Amino acid sequence: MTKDKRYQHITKFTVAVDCIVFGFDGTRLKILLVKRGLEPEKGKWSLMGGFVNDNESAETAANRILKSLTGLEGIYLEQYQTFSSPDRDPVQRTISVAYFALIDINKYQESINTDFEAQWFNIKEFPQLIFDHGDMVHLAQKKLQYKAASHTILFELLPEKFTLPLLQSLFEDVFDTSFDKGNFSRKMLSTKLLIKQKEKDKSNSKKGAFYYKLDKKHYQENLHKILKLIPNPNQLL
Amino acid sequence: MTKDKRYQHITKFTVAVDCIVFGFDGTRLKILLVKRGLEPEKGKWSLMGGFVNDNESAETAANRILKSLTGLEGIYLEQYQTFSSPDRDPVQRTISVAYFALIDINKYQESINTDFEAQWFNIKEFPQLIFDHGDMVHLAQKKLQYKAASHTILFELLPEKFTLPLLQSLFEDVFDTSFDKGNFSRKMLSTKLLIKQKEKDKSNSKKGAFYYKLDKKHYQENLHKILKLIPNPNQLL
DNA sequence: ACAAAAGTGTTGCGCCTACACCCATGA
DNA sequence: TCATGGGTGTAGGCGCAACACTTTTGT
Repeated sequence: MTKDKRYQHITKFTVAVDCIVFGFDGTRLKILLVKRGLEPEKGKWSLMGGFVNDNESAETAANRILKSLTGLEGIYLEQYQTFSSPDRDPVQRTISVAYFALIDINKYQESINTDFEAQWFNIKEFPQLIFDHGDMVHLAQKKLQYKAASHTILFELLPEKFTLPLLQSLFEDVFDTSFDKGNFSRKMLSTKLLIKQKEKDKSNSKKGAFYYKLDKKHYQENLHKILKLIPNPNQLL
Repeated sequence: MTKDKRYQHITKFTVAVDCIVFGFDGTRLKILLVKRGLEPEKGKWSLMGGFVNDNESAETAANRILKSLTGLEGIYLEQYQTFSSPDRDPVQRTISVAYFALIDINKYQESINTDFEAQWFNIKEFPQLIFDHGDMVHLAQKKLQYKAASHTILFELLPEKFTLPLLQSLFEDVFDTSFDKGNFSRKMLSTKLLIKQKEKDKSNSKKGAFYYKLDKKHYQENLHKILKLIPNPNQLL
């Protein structure tokens, strides 16, 4: 029963990649869904996905697929689970490697590919999806919370310049809670990851809130570190 | 470029499952490796693995494979990454879904299947492995640390009755550090997960250390919760 | 009696939360 | 000048790490 004996008569499977693309519109955490163009399940919403080609890894396939949809390269991408239930795709047995992606929704707007009839949905109110894509989204949301509770990945969702109140509203929506603004501000600034800009955003208040940029260098160096960004990370996962 | 158009001419792949089986012998964290019986790479060490069959999920396959090796069912199993580099298996393009498993090394001793020439190795000193199995082990170790820093999964490695000093030495080996025994004891007991037994283990000291059992009910209820078990979880992952 | 490991007590520091307060500015 | 959101200051408490101390018992 070692591998070699069985190389001859083993089943082969089609292998797909599905991407949960997260974005943030300034108020709500969103996911990007596409409309299926063909049967079966024509007209229904699904995740952006595709098949893994002959000479590429799942990671490469995911990047290729995301580029074809958004025009963007170098997107933050994290493999989080492989779905392999025998009956998950009724047309053909398919194994799917699921990724979640974090993109700046504004960059996406510029380079959108209209072929896919893509649309943003609030993570809390997305429509019914084909196959097991609904499960994939729910798990992706949990994994995002889990990782973001201790790593600084949520910056990937923000534009180059952003204010602390905007950052806070992002965290509040991702974790479905609210934070004390003073404590939130101090905690974020203590990471030394933010560089204060001269300009303010006055669209939300008379006083205006300072813009910040990410300290890219410091950010890259600290990606692997774990910070206590969330007060009570219990009950995540 | 939607899925359906391409259902016809997509490549299929063999899909494997590979298991990193962790055990704890009372002193060191170990992994279980098997000796390859056939070419290529005959005689080299590898992870326990096998192919996913027609009508089973990767999870089912992993459980089946682990049972064939250890005789055990209901083993703690966690999918942590899928490896899909095109050239990872030189014989045939194969995608592998990797799992790590946690077992009580004593239970294993009772029911070992000798067909596989399996052997335990210290996690820090395992031999060269075939394909990308070395990478798989390193990543599994990181994921184990990451998860165990906040979840109570390491109990899966212990026998039914265990002492606090034994538990501590397990944590110390997993995280490659040392803990203050007083603080460690308090932290563990504060979880309310341990039930003190009447007997002591006197093999390591004159005074003897009390045995504890897991409060299974409380344990199951709290599996999803996150505790701060490790003082400085920085630099994990 | 003493050595050696198990287990308990205690203290002080640091962080974090809660909440009060000040600031800037458009209307 | 007042309303509104941005931002700062601070006090209390809790948790945790460090380390001293007590307990137990085989030799």
